[in-house]
Amino acid sequence: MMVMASSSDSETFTEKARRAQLLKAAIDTVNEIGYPNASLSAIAKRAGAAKSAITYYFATKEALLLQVVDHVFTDIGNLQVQAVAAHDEPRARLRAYAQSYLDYADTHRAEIVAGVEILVSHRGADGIPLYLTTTDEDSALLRQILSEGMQQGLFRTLPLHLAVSLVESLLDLSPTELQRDLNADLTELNAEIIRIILRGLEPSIE
Amino acid sequence: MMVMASSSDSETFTEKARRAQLLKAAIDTVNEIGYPNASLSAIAKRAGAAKSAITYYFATKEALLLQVVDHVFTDIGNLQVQAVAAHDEPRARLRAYAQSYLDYADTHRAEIVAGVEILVSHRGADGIPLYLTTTDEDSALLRQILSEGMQQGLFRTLPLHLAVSLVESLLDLSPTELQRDLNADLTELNAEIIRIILRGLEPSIE
DNA sequence: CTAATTTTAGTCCGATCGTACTAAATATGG
DNA sequence: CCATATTTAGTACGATCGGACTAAAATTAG
Repeated sequence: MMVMASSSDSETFTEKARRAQLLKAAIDTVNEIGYPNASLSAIAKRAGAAKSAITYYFATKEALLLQVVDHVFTDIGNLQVQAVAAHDEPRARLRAYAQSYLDYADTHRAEIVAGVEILVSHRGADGIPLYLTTTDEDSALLRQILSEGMQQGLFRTLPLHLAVSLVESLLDLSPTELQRDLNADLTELNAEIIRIILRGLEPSIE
Repeated sequence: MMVMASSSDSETFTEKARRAQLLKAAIDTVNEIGYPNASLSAIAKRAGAAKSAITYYFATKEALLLQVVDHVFTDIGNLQVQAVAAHDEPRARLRAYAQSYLDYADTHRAEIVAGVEILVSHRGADGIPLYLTTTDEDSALLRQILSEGMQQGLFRTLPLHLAVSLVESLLDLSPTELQRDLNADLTELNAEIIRIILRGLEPSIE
């Protein structure tokens, strides 16, 4: 049980370090053997800890994996908000949105691969896929950029949910490539992804 | 044990029907509860058969799932070869290539979702992802279309493997949408996918 | 109709799953 | 330093996994 607030510093330190270590072990395990094979035992072994260490800090295995997803996409979302805010023009904002995502993928390879794989593969007890529980809030920034660009005639007009899907799926190309080869060079690929996104949204020639 | 060839008709009939039934049960199970949860018991229950029926017709669970992948992508490949052969011009050939894939996705929803999910999620005993064992032969047709188009100046020049990845990932958008909602209307989406593919490969304006 | 073969359902097996539990070890606070 | 709380490793448990096995049922061939 937690003690008084004054002593929470040290235990918070220990607890945070342990949680981070276990999160990292989960990420590395999913990367190496894949989500379906990432058992508690495998994760614990990689962390150099006992299985009970995981259940002590995380209520269930599911909670641990969802924490990975939350951690990864919260980080990305923050980077995107910051990057987009530096621009006014919709095309520049969209470019910043995509670039920050692809930069994160390039610099946090294990995280993005594990995050995407868990997000795609995990299903709740009811069998409902995890990504179905995604809220509209998650894509709010992208939708705002796209709809603003369409209103200004900078992007061609197409159903917003389609534009969102197209952009997101093109961005996921980078994590997919990393899934094949964690050491892949993403330079050219990321540049092409951005090029295709912007080109695909250009207004039609009249 | 198999008897002489003259009688192989009837037993081949029974065996083929059973195999098809089990393949369909595997596909439906992966669709409903996802690859990680698709156990032999779950597949057998859905087929209305005993577990042993599966191991009788398929050496292992893995063999059954690989058979699903093989069946789906062999079918698609045949459709694509046929569709592409009807055209000479690279852009028309690329359009036919994409259209036949998307048509298959639209008309064989459970198959494409299960095929893609198994292909992406399955790992061999050594932990090696299934799609890493993909041969160059699988994308030979697409690469031929793209390189021919580039030579003729109809597509802009970019590394072939990048162009292949971009096209394939855009085509996978349709199965991904079906994974979210098996009853989704793909009409608009599929049209946009083809539009983005062709637009993204247009030569740059000089 | 009978003998041989194919196919079936059901049982059993060792292994591993996620997690609950226990008790020792460690760290903390007064 | 002692009492208290936190964290640890290790064990145990019921459930389920993929697969081996068996014997009855169904089908086929002569």
